[in-house]
Amino acid sequence: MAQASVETKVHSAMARFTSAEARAARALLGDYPTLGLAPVAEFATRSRTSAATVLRFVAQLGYASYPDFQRRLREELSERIKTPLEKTPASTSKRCGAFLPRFTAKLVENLNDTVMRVPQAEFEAVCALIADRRRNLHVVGGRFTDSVAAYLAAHLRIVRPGVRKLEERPASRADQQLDIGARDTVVMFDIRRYDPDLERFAAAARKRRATVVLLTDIWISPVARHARHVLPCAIETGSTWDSSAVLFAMCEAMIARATEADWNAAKSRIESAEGVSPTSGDAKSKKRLSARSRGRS
Amino acid sequence: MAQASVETKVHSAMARFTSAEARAARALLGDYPTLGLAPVAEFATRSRTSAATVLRFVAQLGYASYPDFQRRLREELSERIKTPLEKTPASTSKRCGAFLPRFTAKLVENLNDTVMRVPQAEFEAVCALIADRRRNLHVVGGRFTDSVAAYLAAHLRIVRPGVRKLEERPASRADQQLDIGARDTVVMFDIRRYDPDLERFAAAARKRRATVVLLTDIWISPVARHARHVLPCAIETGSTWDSSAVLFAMCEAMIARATEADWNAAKSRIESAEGVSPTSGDAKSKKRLSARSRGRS
DNA sequence: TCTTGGCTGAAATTCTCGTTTCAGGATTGA
DNA sequence: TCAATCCTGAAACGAGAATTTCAGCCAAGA
Repeated sequence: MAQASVETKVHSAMARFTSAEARAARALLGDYPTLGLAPVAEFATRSRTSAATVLRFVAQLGYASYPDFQRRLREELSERIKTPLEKTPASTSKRCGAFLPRFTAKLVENLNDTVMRVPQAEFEAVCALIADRRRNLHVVGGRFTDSVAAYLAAHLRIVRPGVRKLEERPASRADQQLDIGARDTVVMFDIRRYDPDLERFAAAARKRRATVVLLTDIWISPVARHARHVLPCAIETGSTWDSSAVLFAMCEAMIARATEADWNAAKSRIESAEGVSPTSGDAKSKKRLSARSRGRS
Repeated sequence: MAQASVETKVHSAMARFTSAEARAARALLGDYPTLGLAPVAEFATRSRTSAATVLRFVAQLGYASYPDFQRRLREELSERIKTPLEKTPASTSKRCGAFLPRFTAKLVENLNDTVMRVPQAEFEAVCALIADRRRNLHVVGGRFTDSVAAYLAAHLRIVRPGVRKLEERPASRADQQLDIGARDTVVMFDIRRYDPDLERFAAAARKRRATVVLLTDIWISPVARHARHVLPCAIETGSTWDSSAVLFAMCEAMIARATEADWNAAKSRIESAEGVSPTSGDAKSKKRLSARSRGRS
């Protein structure tokens, strides 16, 4: 590698840093590359360390001096600014690039496809349903979408009461469907290959007068027959696997929308949940695993 | 006027400049703002003037001193970097559009950010590790990333043997870490606010000579201290919640890559798994895991 | 041509900034 | 628990930065 970017170096050296150095590293990444272009004293203040620590941090990265480090930052900056338009990795590397950019480009395409496909009114209607606290909410996933369902349920549970994630195994779903009542909402996930069991489940839910929302692929799962709202997502990747990333993204959008829709109510719930959760953005490491080898020549 | 940008000031003062000053101005505009962040001497050389001229140029712009001028440049840079504005079909409606397109545009931005940040070699190294069947694989998620971890584990389990997803509760994780052996791989997820428990877990894993891979946000979880490989992901959405979508996408990319890397081996597994329920692979892998962990230290 | 006024950059000066040192404090291993 | 080791930041130090000075230079007008 001719020129590893400073940022890359920081990432790969992260493990070697002591806790004060890591604080400097994080501060730099948080305001990159600007903070590194400031004088040492300012860097130190803003990362709540000392000048000496910043110098050690820079040395650890392999630069001969602070000015040397800054020169590198400026060089990078020039390069980056020079090509502001062609920088989209999606466009540059679609045909022949590395795996990750290529794959990502496909996902972006899927996202755009999906956004075009889903009518705004439909999306808003679904969000409103999901945010409605008077309705209990049941979330059901298929074989490959179970974790996505879990993610949706986990977040909505923080925002509002009455959220339940149904178990994955079809056998236990049969029992659980007894809990579904009229005026409840059921969010289902089903992408190919479609699960016949889910269709039965959806039929039963509708019979109980629940409102069914379906997230599926663009070929539309048979569950749609029983659903009030359908959100079709693009899932193709060109590889062995279909992608659930768009379903996941859709869920995040729904969560965000539902939270924002009823902010005051959600806020207090979120805050009380925060209190329980572990806090420590800046946990100091209690361990020194090994002596660092410093001082090369 | 609140704060005229430096560039604007240069333009409007252009008439007042003497010829040497104008040379300095043109040089700055030609490599903006980088050249201004360099020391006076370098600015002078690269604009073929003298240090004194550069100082006069800066004074002419109305700045009290050269450092003062630089501070302004840095402030601008911070602001500007914050909105890199990649142009994507979805992002046309970023400002005022409907919720879903706006949200999606943000995710696309995050994806692009992340792809730029992650070195190709790092990604490939991680995929190779994950695909390596000689190593058992343990997957651990944090509070908000548990479902993402589950998704990764569920798919990898189809591709290869020896995959285990650890439970969410820290208490049970403590027991489970006993199964981690030397030459195992541990994939961890930790985004802010970071879970101090996960750092302890990572430290323990490393002590057992396992190789730790971390998926985190761009501010880098303290877990990184113990990790061999770190994949930093952009997670900001501008809303209440951080987004795990990029983590999810990264997982899909890893899954796709790992599958493709060892296609023949994966193929037969996938085919035989098609008919079988997803839970049945689990018993087998548990056996492998405990057998393995007794052997080495 | 000579003079004047002002621009320019080399060199001197000043002082800020980067660097090093060291002692106190924290952590680890015995 | 105690010693050994390592991390950390305050302060001293020295290098190199910004700034100022000034003599030379050029252009324009007499």
